[in-house]
Amino acid sequence: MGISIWWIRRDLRLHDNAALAHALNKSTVVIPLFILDPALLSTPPANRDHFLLNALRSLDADLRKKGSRLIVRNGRPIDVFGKLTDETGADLISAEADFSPYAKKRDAEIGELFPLVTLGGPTVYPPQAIVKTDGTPYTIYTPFSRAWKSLPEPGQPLAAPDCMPPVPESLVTDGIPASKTCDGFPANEMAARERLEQFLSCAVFQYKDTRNILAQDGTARISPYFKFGLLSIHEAAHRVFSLISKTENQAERGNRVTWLNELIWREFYFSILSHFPDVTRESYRKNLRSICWSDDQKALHAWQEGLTGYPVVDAAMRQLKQSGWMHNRARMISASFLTKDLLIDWREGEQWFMQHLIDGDLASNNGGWQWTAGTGTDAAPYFRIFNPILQSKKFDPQGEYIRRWVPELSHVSSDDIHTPRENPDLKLDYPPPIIDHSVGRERALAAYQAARLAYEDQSR
DNA sequence: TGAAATGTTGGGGCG
DNA sequence: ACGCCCCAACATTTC
Repeated sequence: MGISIWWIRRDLRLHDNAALAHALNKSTVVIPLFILDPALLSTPPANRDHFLLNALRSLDADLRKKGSRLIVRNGRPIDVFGKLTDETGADLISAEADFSPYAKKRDAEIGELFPLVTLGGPTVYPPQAIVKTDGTPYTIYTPFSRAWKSLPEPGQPLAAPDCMPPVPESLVTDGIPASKTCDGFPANEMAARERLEQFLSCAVFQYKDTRNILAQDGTARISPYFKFGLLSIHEAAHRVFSLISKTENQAERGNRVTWLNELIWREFYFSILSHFPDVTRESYRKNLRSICWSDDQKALHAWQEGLTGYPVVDAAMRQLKQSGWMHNRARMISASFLTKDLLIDWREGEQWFMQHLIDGDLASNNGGWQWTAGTGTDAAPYFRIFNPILQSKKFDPQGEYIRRWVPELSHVSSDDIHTPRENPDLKLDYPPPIIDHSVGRERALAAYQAARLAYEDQSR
């Protein structure tokens, strides 16, 4: 029995952790290690970095209760392991698998030089497990989800260890940098687990009806916990599966299946990123790669700051900037507005969201943006353009969401709140619409059409 | 996991 | 009673 390093990457939890269980199983000494890898951290720190740092602090506290400690190191993983394996004599590095382009490359390099074992992963099933019979990946969601659901149900989650072997005090050198807290998202494993239970025992019953209502917390608000693995996706899937199989009532069942489908969208985008890593740079659809995007910096800035003159878009963008999170429906509305109404490159939006979302995940974020832009796999058709005013009336009928995030409009009545500028009697400290929707719509249709035609001509 | 434009239908007002 | 028009309501097509 030797010494192992539990290399924590995006599995900041003690429950249902295959990499931790493997390390404990193989070794008498287990060193929990997190590497602050400059390649994965923004300067200045993005909101998700703050969430991560908070979660690390809380993981350290949880580890202390078990008799262990969290070891933190700064630097490139390859350099850190060079020193640390000498220092400790570790003969095993156990880690949760990861499938992002960077993670795959990193782990391949580490695996060449060190005894790295990877297990589990940030998805229920690894991307290579869900492919068509000819071995090629699915690019359409529905058949993907059918294949996903046909796999054996996830089994019982692993328990958290009762206690852990102590870590030599001399290894505790680098500290965890200071970070700000994230409102509404306490960064600890207990909170993550409670949130899942709370949601599955209550809100999920109304999920289908309430998940799109902007002013209501009808969604699980659980994505940051999956992003950093404070909650095991495997355990969550197991919980919802067993609830579905126990549920007789069709409506209740439907609500839970709807939520499960959202988890499968997440799995779908992980699979897409794993099989088509170029989606991070380019539109997936070749015929939409030459769209002539607008480089209107003023418009981009107005969108980022929530000053477009479209109340629902501005509420969404301010929610993002102020709280580090955005309602899913609001993400679609604001993304459609950027890519279609303003005809600004989806990559600008992708980057902005990554900088501000505490749940910012390359796979889901890229997938969502390419879906909205119409450039992705199984994306919304390019001509499906949201009308921000209709979306606003439909999903925030009383304007509660708008008033919450756009205080300048707090005195405006529900009749006027979606289009305040249309009432000339209102005294407003609020900008007029940055663009007329029908004008923006026509411009986007023309630009997308032009790209498609150019592609057809060139490939003929 | 749209929306706009266009087409069709049918009831009612009205000459 | 009848045809005509208007237009809401719904359906289909198109972007």
